[in-house]
Amino acid sequence: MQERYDPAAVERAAQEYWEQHGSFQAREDPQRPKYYCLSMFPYPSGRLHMGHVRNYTIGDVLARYMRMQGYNVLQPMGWDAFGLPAENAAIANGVPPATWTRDNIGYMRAQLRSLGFAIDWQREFATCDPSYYHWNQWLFLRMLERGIAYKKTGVVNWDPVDQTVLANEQVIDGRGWRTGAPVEKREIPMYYLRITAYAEELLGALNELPGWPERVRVMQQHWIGRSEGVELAFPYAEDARERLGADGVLKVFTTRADTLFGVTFMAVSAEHPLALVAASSDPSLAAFVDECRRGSTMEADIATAPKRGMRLGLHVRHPFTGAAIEVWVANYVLMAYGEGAVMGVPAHDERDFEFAQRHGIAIRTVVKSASAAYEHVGPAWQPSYAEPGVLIDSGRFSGLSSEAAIDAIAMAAEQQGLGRKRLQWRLRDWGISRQRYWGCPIPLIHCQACGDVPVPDEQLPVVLPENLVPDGSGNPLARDAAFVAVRCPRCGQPARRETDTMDTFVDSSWYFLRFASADQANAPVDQRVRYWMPVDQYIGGIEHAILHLLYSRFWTRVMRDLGLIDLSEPFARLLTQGMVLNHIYYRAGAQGRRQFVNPAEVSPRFDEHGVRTGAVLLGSQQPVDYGGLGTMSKSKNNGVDPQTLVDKYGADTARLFMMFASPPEQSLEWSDEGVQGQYRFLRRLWKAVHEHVTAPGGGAPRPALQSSALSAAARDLRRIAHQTLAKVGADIGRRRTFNTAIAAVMELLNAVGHYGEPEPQARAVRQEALEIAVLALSPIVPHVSHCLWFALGHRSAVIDERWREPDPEALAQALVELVVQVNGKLRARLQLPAGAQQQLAVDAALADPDVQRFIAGKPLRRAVHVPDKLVNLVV
RNA sequence: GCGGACGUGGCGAAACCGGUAGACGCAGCAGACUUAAAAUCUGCUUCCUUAAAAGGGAGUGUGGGUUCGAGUCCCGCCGUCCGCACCA
Repeated sequence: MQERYDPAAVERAAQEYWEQHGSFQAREDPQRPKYYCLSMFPYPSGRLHMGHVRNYTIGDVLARYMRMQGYNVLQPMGWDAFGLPAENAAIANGVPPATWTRDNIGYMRAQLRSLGFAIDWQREFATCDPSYYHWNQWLFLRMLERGIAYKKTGVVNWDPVDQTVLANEQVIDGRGWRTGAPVEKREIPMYYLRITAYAEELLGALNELPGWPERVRVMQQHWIGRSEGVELAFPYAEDARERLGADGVLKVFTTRADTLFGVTFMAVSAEHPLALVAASSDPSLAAFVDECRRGSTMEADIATAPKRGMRLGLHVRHPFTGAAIEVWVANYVLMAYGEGAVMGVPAHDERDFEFAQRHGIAIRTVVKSASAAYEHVGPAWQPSYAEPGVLIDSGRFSGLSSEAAIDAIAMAAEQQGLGRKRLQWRLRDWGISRQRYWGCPIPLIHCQACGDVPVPDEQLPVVLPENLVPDGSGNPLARDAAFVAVRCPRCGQPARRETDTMDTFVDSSWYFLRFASADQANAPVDQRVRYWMPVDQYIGGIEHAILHLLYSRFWTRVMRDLGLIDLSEPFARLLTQGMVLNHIYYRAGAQGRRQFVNPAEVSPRFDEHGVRTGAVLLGSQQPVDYGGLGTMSKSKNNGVDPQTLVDKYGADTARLFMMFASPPEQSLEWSDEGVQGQYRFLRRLWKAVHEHVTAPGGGAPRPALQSSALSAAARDLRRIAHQTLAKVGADIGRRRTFNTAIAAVMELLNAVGHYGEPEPQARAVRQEALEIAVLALSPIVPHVSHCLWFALGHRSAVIDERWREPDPEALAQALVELVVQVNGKLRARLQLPAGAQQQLAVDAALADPDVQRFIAGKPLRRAVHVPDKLVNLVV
């Protein structure tokens, strides 16, 4: 055994062993329980970042631990390889996205291997492989057949300079992020997936996901957004009938039908047909409608914008009283929710109140608080009353509670054919068309005679040409004659291939299923998914709480309904890991713009309390300002390249630091000193084993332990070792608190260091303690554990070792420490035999001189005894 | 605005079911080794009181409450972070 810990040599040796023995290959084995451990696959952006290292280390620790528990573990890896950054890199460097992407995959794969993750690389694939996206296309066509996929014209962000659609995130202050050109809203035909058909199921099943974090479930619940309410129809008055047709009605959706008699205006969205008709003959109205439609896309702005509006010059009639009600167009009404129109009840809705105030519209109170705390909306400054209560001034419904009134009004409206109860969802159908090159082609052909014709299955996949280089203007696919020109599969005439590609979220919506049968060439999945699915533990960033995780739940159900699989929920347990943070330093640059300085280039400065105040540049000693902690990012220049960490300290130190610095769900603060501390620990562990095996007699075979004849110190060390085993098992397996698991092993190693008994069995006791330390750490620092395990005299690798159960005999304690409190304050500690009865414990406590001092002769009123733990004497 | 989470030493954190607050690590201080430094090892390290020790007191954002006992449970307030954001 080497005397010095040499991470590079250790890691090379361990990785070679795993490689030669095919240690990570997962094979279906119905005789053994399976464990599918999956970390979200990466986008091949170039190099791994710390977030990746954290994500994959968490997964790897769990995978290796469960393997030691006897599970047949699958931990695969793939690449979310389609997407915009590849196109941007292509524009910048003139390289085809395919080349850039595959180069990045090669580099990042090597990085993942160097970190020693127990990944079954035989199942690897990238979503840009035709053998994968073939099945995106095939599944899309099945959805089209069933009406789950459909075509509709929808509104998108359009950059007029680049001639392309922009994602919402690429629109900054209403302008394209690359061109700076004002973004237009365009109506473009797109393909949609009917996720709303699954809304009820997706919502209800959230309750059956106890292994998911509460907050992710709450976020999805809110996103799906189920509302129970009433759809009401307001018949057109004469002016509207003249312009729009005799039998027309204005429909609205409301959750507060009980406030129907408080309606004093109607408001429609700027995209509502009524607004468009009215605007067609009124230039000022047309200008307003246009302004609203072009309005800011920033969500926060929308919420705080003043409630503006204009009269349409049209009226509708109240369904019950027949009174004429003026129709307005208002900027706060959303076309995409409900009917794109609302009934305005200023007395009982904050937004309607604000609007009415601004435009001098009447406010009519029709609900009062049942507790009579609220009487009346009188003066203009009084806010609206939005709570349920008892109806007043509401015709035959007066006196009813809000709840009863909603039912009664819905029923009455239904009898007149002017309404019904219904559900409204916030969730919208998922538009998957992207006017982008680097994505999965949508398998359709547009024929003048036959219309939109699906590509026949036997012609799949529609292969994306990989040699195109986008130049930033539009989709190069659309200009690629070889791709576009095609014959109609139905009539054989020249036709045009669809050049839109699929949203990359499609690619990631079922990749976890494909891992179970990655080599299946004739179907998207096969019988093997029955064995591996569901994913037992999924690990990834909270940023995917809604989109990716909701789409995957939807897609899994679609595949279920297509008869391909027989499960609904893909991820049994979900762990959302926290962000990786680092300090931010900057200098004031030109025009007050901050120039961010990488923390590696500065030496921090602290005040007398040790609080970080700033720093100086390493070379020039010039001062830089401190900007607090923030997520590692390019823009703040506070990233740390994992590769430099691995090169300097090795993969095990990188893994150990990531797991030790904080529990996995919390954010993790980067610390160079912390990394060194973990490196120090591994060196100490190495040294402890080295000293043990090179000590006199250390070369002998592994010593056997006779537990019957041990000194007190030896029994203490044994107890600590077995307690550590129990604690680490619970912390990794149940609590997922890797930081406390590591701390426990550190305590054990400290105890080994302090154990210096010269007794005959010392070597056996120390051997056992070190074995437990190495075994317990092996999921976290697998390389160093691999070598130390052999060094401790084992002939088989630690990776194939089973987790050990703590020895009850070692855990048993003859004497326990009992804490004595007087009036709840700690006053003494006693050594008592384990299992002492209350009487014995209290008597012992009362006999203690320290305790007597605090009782000071006062009568004992009560004694609380917690066996083997504590006595509290109340005087 | 609505919803959720959180608030513990100089710092990251621990305390799992209401029972010893601060495990473990970082930083710091002292000592050993060394010509010296680094590395390593040993010890100390919440605050106040004290020359020091012993001893005592205080202490988990803040004010109350429940309890023999509260970092943990309940109520109010302050603050931080995250998510959603005109969803009728």
